[in-house]
Amino acid sequence: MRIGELAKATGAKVETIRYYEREGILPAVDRTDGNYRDYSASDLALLTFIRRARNLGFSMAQVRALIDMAEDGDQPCVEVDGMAREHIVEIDKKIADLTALRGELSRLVNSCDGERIGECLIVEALGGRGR
Amino acid sequence: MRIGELAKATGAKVETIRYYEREGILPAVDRTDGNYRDYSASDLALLTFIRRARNLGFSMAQVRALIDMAEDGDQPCVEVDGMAREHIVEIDKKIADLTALRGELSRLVNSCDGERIGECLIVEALGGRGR
DNA sequence: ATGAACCCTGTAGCTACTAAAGGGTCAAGC
DNA sequence: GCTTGACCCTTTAGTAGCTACAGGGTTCAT
Repeated sequence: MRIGELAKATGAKVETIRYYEREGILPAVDRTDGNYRDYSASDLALLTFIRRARNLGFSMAQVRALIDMAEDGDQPCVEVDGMAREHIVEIDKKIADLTALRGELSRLVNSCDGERIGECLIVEALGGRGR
Repeated sequence: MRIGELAKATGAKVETIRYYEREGILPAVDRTDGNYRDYSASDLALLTFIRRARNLGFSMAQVRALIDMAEDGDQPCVEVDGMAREHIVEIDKKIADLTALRGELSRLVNSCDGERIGECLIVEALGGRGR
């Protein structure tokens, strides 16, 4: 299949697929006579794997590691499990950070009475003169 | 004050301050005889404002807009309030996305029984063959 | 044979910094 | 007066993960 079909099938953009090839996360596949990339079903499976992992928030480096682990089907999957668990910890941290942020912002917005900027508590709080 | 003092006072790195100047978000201040940047109290206030807004997750473009608004103290602060509210909506969306992500990952991790990768449900789910 | 839709390479751009190379300035101490 | 070390300067390139051109070539239907 050509790169456009692969893109449609996986939801990745054509440019992204070429980028993945440059980065070595996807193999450099064979070309047709017209120099078009010619992808197989296993390439489709690999790219699907990559996109799902990326959509789950794994970094490229983590995806590389996951692929390496998955290549060897005889290894215990404890490491994969561990990576996923670590990733959950990271996500929890991000959620906590954002929640704290939301609280601060919400407090700011509630403190604002819609008057002139000169007295706006949001602006004051940002500038560090109030509060 | 010199750039290093300003950096210490605001928590920004020296390189970041120079970057802000290049970007035009901080003014290009006067120099000493030795060509050192010489910052005033109002520069300190502005950079404090910028850092706080950035720490609250506002983008550079949003910070620029906030500064423009704050410059004119006679304007009603409804717009500032609106930006903050919009920002809260964005944050809520991010939190929701991350929470959904966490749920999926957690489901995956719980489905894994620690056996060989060949049968690992995490790897299968990523590859799209299972589930 | 021509046009649209696809593909190719190579390069530059995006966010918001950060780091490093290769220098100049300033104050303290000898 | 000279050295040492901390600070400052500019310019350039790097980070993550793409995305968007520019300037071509290929394929296929009409």
